[in-house]
Amino acid sequence: MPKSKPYHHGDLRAALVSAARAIVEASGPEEVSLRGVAKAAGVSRAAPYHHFNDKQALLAGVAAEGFHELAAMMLSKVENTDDPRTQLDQLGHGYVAFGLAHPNLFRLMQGPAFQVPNVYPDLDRARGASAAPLIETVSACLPGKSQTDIMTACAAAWSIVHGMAMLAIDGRLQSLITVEPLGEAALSITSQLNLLGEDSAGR
Amino acid sequence: MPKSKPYHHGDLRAALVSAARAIVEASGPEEVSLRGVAKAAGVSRAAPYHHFNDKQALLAGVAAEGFHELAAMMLSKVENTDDPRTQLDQLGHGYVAFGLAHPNLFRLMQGPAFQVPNVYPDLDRARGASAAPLIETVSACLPGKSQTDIMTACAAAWSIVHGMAMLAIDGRLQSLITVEPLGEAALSITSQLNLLGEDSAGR
DNA sequence: CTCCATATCTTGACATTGTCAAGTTGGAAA
DNA sequence: TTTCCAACTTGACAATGTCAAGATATGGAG
Repeated sequence: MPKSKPYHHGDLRAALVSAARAIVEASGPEEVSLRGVAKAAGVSRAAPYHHFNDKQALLAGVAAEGFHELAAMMLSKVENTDDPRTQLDQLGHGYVAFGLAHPNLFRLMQGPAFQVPNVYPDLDRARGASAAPLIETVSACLPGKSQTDIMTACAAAWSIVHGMAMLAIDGRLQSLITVEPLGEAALSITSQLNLLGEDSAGR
Repeated sequence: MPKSKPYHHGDLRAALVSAARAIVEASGPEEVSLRGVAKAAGVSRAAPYHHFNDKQALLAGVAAEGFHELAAMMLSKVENTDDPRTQLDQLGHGYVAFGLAHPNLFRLMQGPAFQVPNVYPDLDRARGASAAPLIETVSACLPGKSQTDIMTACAAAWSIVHGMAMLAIDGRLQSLITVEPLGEAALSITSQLNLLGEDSAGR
């Protein structure tokens, strides 16, 4: 349901999000100024305030768009197999790949301001949609396990791909491993988990 | 080597870092304004520019202090044992505990601007000092392994604790697991790694 | 078709902030 | 004591987020 027909501009709300995203991706979230976005969209300073409560709300719109695309990227990688284990790898792969493909957008999405629930409902939905596949797939990986174990595994899997994405984006893994430049994480979740886990059976 | 004797103020440089850190920890990095820091230190707007090139440099000083304390926190947890495996757990424990104990400071330290090398030498040293124990301990955990394997394990271990710290700080793990409120991560690295790794021997 | 209510957009204005330039001050070295 | 320079101050400016008041056009009511 389109909440309002275009009046003067064609669809200013979308144009503002698009312009803001372009600046985010090109120069990082800090470089976004409401005035700059407005100018890029061809409108005047205060125009955005008729579509967003403030600058944060506009950026939240950009972040929500990012989460939708993150979910799409992850799901697209899962379609090729039915093995939950492989699917989990692919989900993580997609997570890191998205981060490396859109580092500045990813950083914006992970900003602390956008993790607080019940502030931007659209953002909440998009964020939730990007997390749902993980829980489902981990559950499929651990049949018969307790809910606690499953949730713990979710936390571990999410943590490792999240940390890897963040560290890789900032180039902090370069001295340790080589991560393919454009979205190809060199490590899969399970191989990472095995490497340290394989000889610790006695613990 | 104290680079300069105090002139008018007692030791303005330290006072500024301290004041800035207080604001960071209390309200987050975004709330730091040079003018506010200067006022808190009892000096005038432009005074900080005689000790720091710009606002970023001041925040880099705060971040460097944070990395030193992060290293100290991690190392303090390692003194009790000689088992490399346990030490690795404890290092990760310290990493997450520091993040949860100083969330806003930790966020500042992990900001993208402070990961670029050769901009703030003090920061580089502090950051490096906080990373060194990890590499050493992982090496001790995997005797006889190739350098590549060791570095890969470092990346995996770092990724998981970094991701967990970041996610936990933002409260994003709360729906999955319970992390003790003040610095007690509920999960150890190896237990996390084992959980998913234990039944994947065939892969 | 006319007219009005309302969403849309604009201009003017203000406080906050980072930063620089020019001036002051005070301690230390000569 | 005199001189010098680091430490600090005040004045100023541009950029920015945001609000208030006005202008405008669009879609519907009559």
